[in-house]
Amino acid sequence: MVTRTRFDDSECPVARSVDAIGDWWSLLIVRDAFDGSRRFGEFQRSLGVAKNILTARLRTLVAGGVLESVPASDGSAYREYVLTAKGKALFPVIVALRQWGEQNFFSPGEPHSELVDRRQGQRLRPLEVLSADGRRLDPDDTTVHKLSAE
Amino acid sequence: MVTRTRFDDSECPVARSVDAIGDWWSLLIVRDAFDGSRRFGEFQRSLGVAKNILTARLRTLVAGGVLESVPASDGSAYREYVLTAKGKALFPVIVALRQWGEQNFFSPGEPHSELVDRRQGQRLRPLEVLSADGRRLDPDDTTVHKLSAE
DNA sequence: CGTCTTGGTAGCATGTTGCAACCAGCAGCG
DNA sequence: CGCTGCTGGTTGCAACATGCTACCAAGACG
Repeated sequence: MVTRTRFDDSECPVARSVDAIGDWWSLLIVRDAFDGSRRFGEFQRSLGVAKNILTARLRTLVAGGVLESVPASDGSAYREYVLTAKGKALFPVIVALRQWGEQNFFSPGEPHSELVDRRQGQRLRPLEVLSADGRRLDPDDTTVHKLSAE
Repeated sequence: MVTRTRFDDSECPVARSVDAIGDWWSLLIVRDAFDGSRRFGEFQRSLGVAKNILTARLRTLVAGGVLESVPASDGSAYREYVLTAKGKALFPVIVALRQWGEQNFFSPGEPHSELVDRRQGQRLRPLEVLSADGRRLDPDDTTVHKLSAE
């Protein structure tokens, strides 16, 4: 059983996020959770992942506060896994990955699953990185400010 | 040498993105690339990753079109790894992970590296998921539209 | 040339993944 | 109750990936 941090680059928020999620499977579990999956079996069928791996990932996601294991929902005595507030906050991450994938790995017209606005059924606006005063920023417009102590 | 797709969930853009990046190290390599790293040694020192792993990851990132290996830059005969357009398009993904980490894994006041607007030195605005007509969307406001054929 | 740095490769121990088999606790049914 | 099937796991083992260390070849540099 490991709580060891793999990327001890711990002053970087990206590294901590990556560490908290655990691995790619965990990310896909979170994606499925956004899509409405809640039960062990749903995740398992949707992902095709081995059950022991799924067990371990669900456990670390629960331990990390991303998912929560709640007693029931349809009356049965089984458990369900639902996103916590912290888990829901991963929404922009999933959306960003989705948009990157759509733009780069599908030929125009090739069908793929789409994330749409529930109210209007329309596709989402592409994510934009904005400055504090609302300008659109490219990677080159930003810089990393490393602060150690003080 | 593997081109095998790990997550054959291939109709989902998230799965394809995840597959294209490869693993967490690759993501941190990309993060460092955004921060200005270009040379093998820079990545190696910054990440503390084993050199054979770094070699492999750089190679798959280049093969995947995220990085590009360019001949030089400071006159020496060595190579550098720079982000392609596709790689730069990962910017929102990195920013989203960074913001999630900042909000959830640092106690208030705890120092961490910051990504700032180069012009004004200010922190970025939190990413927002927006509908086509500009409303701010929560996860519950969206739904996944799975299209198979047609 | 001799030496240091850069950018790797090679070999091996160890850790993680994935498959398959097994199993316990409900559920439903007569 | 006893049988059967489904859900949600656990366990063992083989295969693969990771990471460490040592080594190495080709610049750079005087």
